[in-house]
Amino acid sequence: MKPAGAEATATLHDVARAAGVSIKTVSNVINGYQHIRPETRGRVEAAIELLQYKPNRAARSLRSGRTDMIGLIVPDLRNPYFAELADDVMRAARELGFSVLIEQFDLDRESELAALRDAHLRGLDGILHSVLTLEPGDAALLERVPVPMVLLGERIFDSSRDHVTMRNTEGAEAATAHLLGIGRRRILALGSHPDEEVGSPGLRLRGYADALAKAGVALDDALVVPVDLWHRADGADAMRAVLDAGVEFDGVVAFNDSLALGALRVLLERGVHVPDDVAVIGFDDLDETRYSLPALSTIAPGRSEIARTAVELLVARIRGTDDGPPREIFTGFSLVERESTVPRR
Amino acid sequence: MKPAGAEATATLHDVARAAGVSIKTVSNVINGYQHIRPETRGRVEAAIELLQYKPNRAARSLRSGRTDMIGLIVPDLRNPYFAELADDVMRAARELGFSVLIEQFDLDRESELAALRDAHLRGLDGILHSVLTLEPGDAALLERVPVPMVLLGERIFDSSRDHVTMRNTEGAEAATAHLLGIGRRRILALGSHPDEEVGSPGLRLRGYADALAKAGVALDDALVVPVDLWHRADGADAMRAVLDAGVEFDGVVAFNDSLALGALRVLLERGVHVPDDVAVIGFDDLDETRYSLPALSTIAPGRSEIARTAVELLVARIRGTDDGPPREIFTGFSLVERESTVPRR
DNA sequence: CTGAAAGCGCTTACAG
DNA sequence: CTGAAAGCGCTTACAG
Repeated sequence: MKPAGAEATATLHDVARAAGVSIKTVSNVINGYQHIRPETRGRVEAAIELLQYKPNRAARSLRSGRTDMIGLIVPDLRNPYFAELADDVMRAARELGFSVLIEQFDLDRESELAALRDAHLRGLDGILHSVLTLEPGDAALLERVPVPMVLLGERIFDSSRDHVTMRNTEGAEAATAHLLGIGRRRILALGSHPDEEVGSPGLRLRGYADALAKAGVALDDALVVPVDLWHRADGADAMRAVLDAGVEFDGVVAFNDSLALGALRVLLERGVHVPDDVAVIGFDDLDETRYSLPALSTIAPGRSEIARTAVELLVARIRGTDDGPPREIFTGFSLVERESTVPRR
Repeated sequence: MKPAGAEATATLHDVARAAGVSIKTVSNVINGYQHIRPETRGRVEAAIELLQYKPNRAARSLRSGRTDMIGLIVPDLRNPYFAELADDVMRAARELGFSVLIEQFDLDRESELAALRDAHLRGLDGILHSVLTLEPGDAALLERVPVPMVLLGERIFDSSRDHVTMRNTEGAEAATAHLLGIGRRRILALGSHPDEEVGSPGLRLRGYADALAKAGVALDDALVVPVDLWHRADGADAMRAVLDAGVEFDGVVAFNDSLALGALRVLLERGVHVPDDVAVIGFDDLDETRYSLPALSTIAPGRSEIARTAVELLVARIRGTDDGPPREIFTGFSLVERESTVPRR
């Protein structure tokens, strides 16, 4: 029995018969092989058009071992950072002829490992994985993934895998130095993860500390505010707690934009003027930061550059045009100055 | 030559040999066929585990004609509405054993048509298409798509395709009635598309007009504000223009949340108090509306219900468990009352 | 420049 | 309950 829906579909054989050539010749035309007589090519193309022939992807994949599909493993798309990243990845992939299969995971470790485990069962040519909870001990697991893989996000361990990330420490340092530069001295670091040094919270905290040290400002532990999840509600809650505790501060370096936006909301609610009383800077350059009140200054991590670089590297691995040792690529960042750090007085 | 990467991969034959059975029996075990002797099943499972056998998806697809993959065609994921929809669709699909291949299109017609044309070339079992610019004249094109398809979004034409949508007109009517209920009489309708009646702008404008009519309030054309794109910046621009023109109003029904959030920003910037001076309500219930200042009242379209309903219908079409006539399903909505419509005075 | 043929790894009637 | 065999629609050495 033919599979359902296959009744009307023309195959390579049908085209070959209609054009009076062998299926090899049809295949050559489809795949852009050079040395074909123009007249033959014309006959084949006419037959393809006539029969509305579309190559069967499953057959092509089975034979060639390739699917022209890459996986993107990310935490949930409700988080605008990852939605924007997914957009950038899909655009970059499309230019290189690849589709993107997105696999979400929840914020726990188990779910991230499960996504990784499942992904390569889906018949993908390669995987982009935006690392969240993986730890140094997981390096062995990563090496077992049987397809090319590029890790996105923080350099959380030495692994034999390719890695594309931004300079987190330098970014946080620049953000902090920016606030110091407009005269702020009691700057909150919003979003630390105590005891976690390898991920972006630890790297960004280090940048914060570095900037203070260079400016000769002592680090006050009361100003380092741990926030577990980096969603807007968490930033709002943390800011409320800080204000209720009576902590004095005149600046905020939030470790991502969502935290900053949540904090911003609470500051306005409590009548604290931003940026005059408290200057606020975030991290990520979400589309949305341009439209908050006030518009949020932030560190732009070059997300589309990260996406493009990562996709190009992955495709080079898939095609075998790059078989060098694992690469670790750092992308540039920039400080975007908006209203939240430009005091009027 | 074997395809690259296939060297170490065990096949059905390897498993069958290791378990001392035929490949048919292995296939039966994998696909959960009932009548297998427990002992045989045990031997096969042990061999699968031993050889780390993973079924080859391309081969399975080629033979069965199914890919267990559905396509989701949406405008860009930078728009939080579609990012949240994609999240919901992926969760619903996963529960039914399907992966989701997302295809974005830009906001123009050509791009939407191209996405639709390409999607079914990707070897998908079915397609969810979130309609944006398609017109009644495109019905014929839609009918030519050779796989099951469910349309999401507005009922913009009668087609022979399945359709899942919310009650746009009733939603906008409820939003408008809510503002009338708190005593507002000069209510802006933000986001109309003049001369376009079949899409959500037209349906929502009708709901606005219906509510006014029921309350005996005359519709003032000066209060109907056309906005082409429904992004935050467009809402901000439109609100600035309205204020600059000196239009008097005490309420805003924005046709989506992004427009509302952009308008909100400008109102606050200009010192207009929300909700005391102007009450604002949006449409979509984006995650973000809970955290704006003030928190935004909105119409919740039941996005996860839409996603689940659409995925279930599509899967029923794919599996042939539903071969009835095209369905048109309307999902429920609810009005979420937050700070932007609860005046303090 | 083109053809005939093998085979990618499965699922599925068909037999027994 | 299990086996032997055909065949899904391509791509790719191999020949000529």
